[in-house]
Amino acid sequence: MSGVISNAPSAEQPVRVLVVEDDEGIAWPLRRGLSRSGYEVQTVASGREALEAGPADVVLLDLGLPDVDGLEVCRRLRAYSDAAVIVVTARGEEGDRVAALDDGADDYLVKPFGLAELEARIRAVLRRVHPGRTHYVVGRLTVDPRTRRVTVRGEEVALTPKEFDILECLVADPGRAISRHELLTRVWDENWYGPTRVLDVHIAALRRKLAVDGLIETVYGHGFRLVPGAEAGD
Amino acid sequence: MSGVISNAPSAEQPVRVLVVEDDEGIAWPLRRGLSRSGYEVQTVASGREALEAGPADVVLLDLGLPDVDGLEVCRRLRAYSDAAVIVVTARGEEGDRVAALDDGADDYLVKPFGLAELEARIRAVLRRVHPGRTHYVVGRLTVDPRTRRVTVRGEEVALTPKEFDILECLVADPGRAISRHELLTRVWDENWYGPTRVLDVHIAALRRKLAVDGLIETVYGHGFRLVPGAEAGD
DNA sequence: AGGGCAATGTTCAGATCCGGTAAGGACTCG
DNA sequence: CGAGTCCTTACCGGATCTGAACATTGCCCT
Repeated sequence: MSGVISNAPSAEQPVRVLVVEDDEGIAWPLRRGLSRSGYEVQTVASGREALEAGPADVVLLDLGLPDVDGLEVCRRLRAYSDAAVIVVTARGEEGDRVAALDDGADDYLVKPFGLAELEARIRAVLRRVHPGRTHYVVGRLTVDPRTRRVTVRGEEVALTPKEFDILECLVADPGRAISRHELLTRVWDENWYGPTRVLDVHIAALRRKLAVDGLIETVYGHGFRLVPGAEAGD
Repeated sequence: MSGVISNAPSAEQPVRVLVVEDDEGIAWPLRRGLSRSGYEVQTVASGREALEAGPADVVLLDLGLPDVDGLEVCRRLRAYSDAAVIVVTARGEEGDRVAALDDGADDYLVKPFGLAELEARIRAVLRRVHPGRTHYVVGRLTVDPRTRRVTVRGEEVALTPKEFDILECLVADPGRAISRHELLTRVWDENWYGPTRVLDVHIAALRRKLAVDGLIETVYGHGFRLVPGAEAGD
């Protein structure tokens, strides 16, 4: 559960999937399967609704819609959204595939298909759409060096620069005992010497702000360690 | 639709395709067809050669290779290259597809397939790998580096050169906390040194002109960040 | 088990750093 | 010459850091 997570749906940043499908017999199992895998699923049954729906990361688009032409939906989505579009349809002629892919679809899947493959294709396109969505996840703590944001139990916690840098050192290698010296040289100056009480002050601030019991452990005589399996008691 | 973005190969920047295929009967027509469409094609017949080949934009990878396992090739390519990988194989079981896609493949095409579809899929993955994006859209803010125009809520906002450059840095990677140093070196001189109040002056001007509450956030002690989900209160 | 000692936790106030803002002057370009 | 742009300086309020003093904890030795 620890380490870098890339593009897997998580509680903090769920991947939003918009299913555009008018056949209940297909939409329902899709919704059910994707939800179980942690995706946040919204289902609509027409092209008009699809274009009015909220923002999504992935759009599963059936081409045989009652109102608007499927390819038209695809083009319009592209005009204002970066969402990945996976066309999911029964029509599998090569001409149809080429037309859809050239109208902005990222992938084209012919029914019937397996849920496992669909999810694998979703992961594949998300790798390209959100290339840098890599942050650290340790239990209910997330640390994103890109945005320099930290959340605990889904809520953002405001950290000062030093606090963030220290936490980043710890979370980059969960469980490893990191020495005081390493922390001081990495967060402060390359060559640090002298009193080190300042580190304890910041560690205390971190513990108070994160408020996760036992998350940051003291390794007596050495340094500190981030505990992957710490509870988040609130 | 904001201009159909064309990733068609051009004479100036030909798209380099690496075909990894040991069956001459397939490799040869592929090479011929892709070359005719303007791609720069290199063909190799083994996994080892594939890993030693020059840089490519797209790799067409047959999984049934004589030496190394195809998926191993895929993983290793991913380790050092951003090239799009399209697996092209005769084995079409769902398990194979999922495995390949999760090992870094961008697409999976089962033989036999048409050249038109292959090229459409190449264009589709290239759209994501080399986003030929002409302008940035973040919420109700648009930034067009080509024309150097900026609009907020549909209305154009006049920015000075420096203001535009700063905004371009921010909008190019929405949400990322960009350090003062990076902004100063990218907008001003490559090696900037000294007081930095000038940056704050321009940031203030940007905030005033864009007039979107919370769009440009200060990351205390670090730099600034453009918030993708900022409201546009008008 | 208990005492000694060093390491760590806590608290807090002063020092320092940082960012927002305003004003003035230099510079460019038409 | 005038408008617009850019840079510098200065000041202020607030956030943050830091060192010190004191309290507590954990280790080790007798």
